Amino acid sequence: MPELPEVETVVRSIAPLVGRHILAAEFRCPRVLRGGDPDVLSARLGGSSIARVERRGKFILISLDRGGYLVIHLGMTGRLLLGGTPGKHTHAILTLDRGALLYDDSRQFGCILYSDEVPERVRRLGPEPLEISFEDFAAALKKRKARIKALLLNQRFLRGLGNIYADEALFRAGVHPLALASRLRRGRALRLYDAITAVLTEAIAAGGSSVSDYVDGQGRKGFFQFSHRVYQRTGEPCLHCGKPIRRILVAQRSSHYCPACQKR
DNA sequence: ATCGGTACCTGCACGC
DNA sequence: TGCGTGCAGGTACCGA
Repeated sequence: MPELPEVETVVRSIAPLVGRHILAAEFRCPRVLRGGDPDVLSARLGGSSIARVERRGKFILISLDRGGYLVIHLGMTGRLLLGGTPGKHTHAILTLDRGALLYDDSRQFGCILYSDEVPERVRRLGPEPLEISFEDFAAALKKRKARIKALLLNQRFLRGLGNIYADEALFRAGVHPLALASRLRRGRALRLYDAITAVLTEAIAAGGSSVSDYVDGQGRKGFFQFSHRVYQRTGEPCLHCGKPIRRILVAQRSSHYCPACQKR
C-alpha cells in the first residue's frame, strides 16, 4: 500500500490520536513485532498518552508523553484504523480513553516496534524528497552507479519513494528507469527533481493512491490512482505519444515506462 | 560501500 | 470447482 503520500495521508488522518490516553494494548501476531515481546510492549504502552504523530519517510513515529516511540511501518498491506471491527488480519489493538487504534496487515510485511530513542533504521534513512535541495540531490546522484529506478527505491538515498511514485516521476522527467544515476546530466537531474516534487505533492493532495485496498485512518480511499500515467498501464497507450507502455524488471521490481518518451 | 538476488506472507486474477 | 502460476504499495539479509 503505502509510499510517502499514503503514509502522510494516514498520519494526517490519525491526528485525533494526539492527547489520547492508552488504556490497553493487545498484540495478536508476534511476527509483526519482529522479535519484540508483546507483554513488554503492552506494559510500556498501557497508561501512557500520545504526544505526537509524525512521518519519517514511510515510517510512522508515535511519541509518548513519558518518552519513547511506537514505530510503525505499514509494509505492503498495513493499515492503521481509528476504530472499526477487528478482523482476521488485525494484529494490534490499542484501546484508548476515547476510541481505539487498530493495526491490520494481511501480508505481515509491516512492523510495530517500541523504542526509547528514534531507532537506527529510521535514523539512517536518506533525506525527505520534499525537503532536499536540488544541489544536494544532483550531487548525490553523481556519486551513484546504480540504475536510477533502483536508486529511487533505495530509502537510504531518498526516503519515501516506492514503486508507484518512482515510475511516475521517471515518466514525467522523461528518464528511462535503466539510466545510470551518475550519468544523468544536470538538466535531466533537474527535470527528475521537479517531477518527484510534483508527483508527491499532487499525490498527497489526492490522499494517495488506492491501487487495491489502501485507505487512511478513517477508512477513506485516495484517488491519485486515476492520475497514474504509467504505473500498471502496461500495453496501454502513452498519454503523451500513444506508444504502448512497457513493463520491465529493474532490481526485481516491475517498472512501467514509455519506450519513446523515456530515454536512457 | 554498493550491487543484485532472495526470502518473508497472504490474496487475487487468470488459464486450464 | 479446484489447482497452479504470477503478480502485488515493502525491507532485510546474503554473498559477490
